[in-house]
Amino acid sequence: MIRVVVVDDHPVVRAGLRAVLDASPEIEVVGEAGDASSALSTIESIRPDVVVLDMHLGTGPDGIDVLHRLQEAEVDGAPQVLIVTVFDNDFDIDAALSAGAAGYLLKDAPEGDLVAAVASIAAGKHPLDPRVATRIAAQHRRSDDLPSPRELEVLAAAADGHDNASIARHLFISQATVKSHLASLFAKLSVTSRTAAVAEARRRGHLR
Amino acid sequence: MIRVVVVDDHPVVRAGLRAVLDASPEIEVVGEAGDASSALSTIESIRPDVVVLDMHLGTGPDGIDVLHRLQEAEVDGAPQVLIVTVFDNDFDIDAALSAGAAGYLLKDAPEGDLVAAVASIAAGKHPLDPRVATRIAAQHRRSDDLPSPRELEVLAAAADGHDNASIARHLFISQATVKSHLASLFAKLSVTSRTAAVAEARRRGHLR
DNA sequence: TGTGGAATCAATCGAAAGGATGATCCTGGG
DNA sequence: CCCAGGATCATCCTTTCGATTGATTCCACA
Repeated sequence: MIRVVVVDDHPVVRAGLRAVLDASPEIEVVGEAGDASSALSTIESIRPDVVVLDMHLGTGPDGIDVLHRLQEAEVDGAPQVLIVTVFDNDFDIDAALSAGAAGYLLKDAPEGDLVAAVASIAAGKHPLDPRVATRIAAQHRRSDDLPSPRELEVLAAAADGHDNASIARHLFISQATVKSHLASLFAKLSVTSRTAAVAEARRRGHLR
Repeated sequence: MIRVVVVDDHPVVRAGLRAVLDASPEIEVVGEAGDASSALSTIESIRPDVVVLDMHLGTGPDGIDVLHRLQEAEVDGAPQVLIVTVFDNDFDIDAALSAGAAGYLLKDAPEGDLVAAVASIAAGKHPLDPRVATRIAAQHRRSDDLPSPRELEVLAAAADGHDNASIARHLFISQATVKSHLASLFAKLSVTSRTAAVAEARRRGHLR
């Protein structure tokens, strides 16, 4: 019997996850939580085999924070974590996988995929949603065109409406450097303006 | 007994809605659909009292399209529609309510709210999520500051990365008019750049 | 019926952004 | 050990943007 805790801020989604998972004879939902702090305490007291974790938990600490805490605290019998989310952007995928998630599933996946993913995680495997796998493959294929972390910092500030001067102050660099990063970004994204860059980066999943 | 059809593109969310609603003695889920076309055929054949409808149905026609079709076709015994969505922006709320939705609930509402909303719709009332009601009230309170439809067209084009010249061509107006609309927007949104305007409009829910 | 707001356009001017080019420093991988 | 690429900065020049001011038309609402 695979003991599972589900974490999602939407009560209806929790009910759905519970219903789908409990319908499987080998899986038992033994707890649930709607926010980060109660998730951590629930996981600590129940010690499930698998945690089904939503990336976005409304206000406050996010699913990714729960994941980080679990990695820090529980060196011993840490549960495996399956991320289930509606977001398929680079940001969240990278964050989740580098934070040690065992699997990543998109929320519109069929019910069977969810059960299969939980089972295969319990079996020590690392299931990825096909679409996520595709995205990662695509990333590696054309990794030359990927914006650097610093470039994305500049772009994020630009996306918040700051001009070059304030971006420069914010990042403790000169305006010339800001322009340099933006020019590099424009080339990588095949655009000619900051606005288009923001739109394109959002489309490609580089920005939230 | 209130007969309900649930429409959502996420199988897990459908399961959750079904579980929550079926747990209520006065409600019976008699059908479900995962996309617009099957939703319409299901509703037509089953003739439920209430349709619980998600706004975003993945690719293809959206929840709002289903709503429009229902309003057009079924003049006689049209079911009441409760919109259940994660989006609380002006766009979707306005579209849903003006398309004749009987109620609007956000997906992170507690389970009890969902049951109560379905029941009150069946009783002929029009339940609105408190946060939605707040937003509408706020809209009416400071309706002076609301961007005009034309201004939002310009802003949407700007958000897509077009410069003033191409926006002008796109909307068949002069660059002067584009600038005029943008200046008016900046004043209404209390910003000083197009980028900040896009960010702020998105924050306020004027843009998707 | 007139008043205000939306939508349209024009001219001008300073500020910001973007393009081009080149330079330095550092780090990691071949 | 060398070299590519990231991060940093500078200068010069052109284009675009934003602010200002002011005008016209049209429609709705009081």
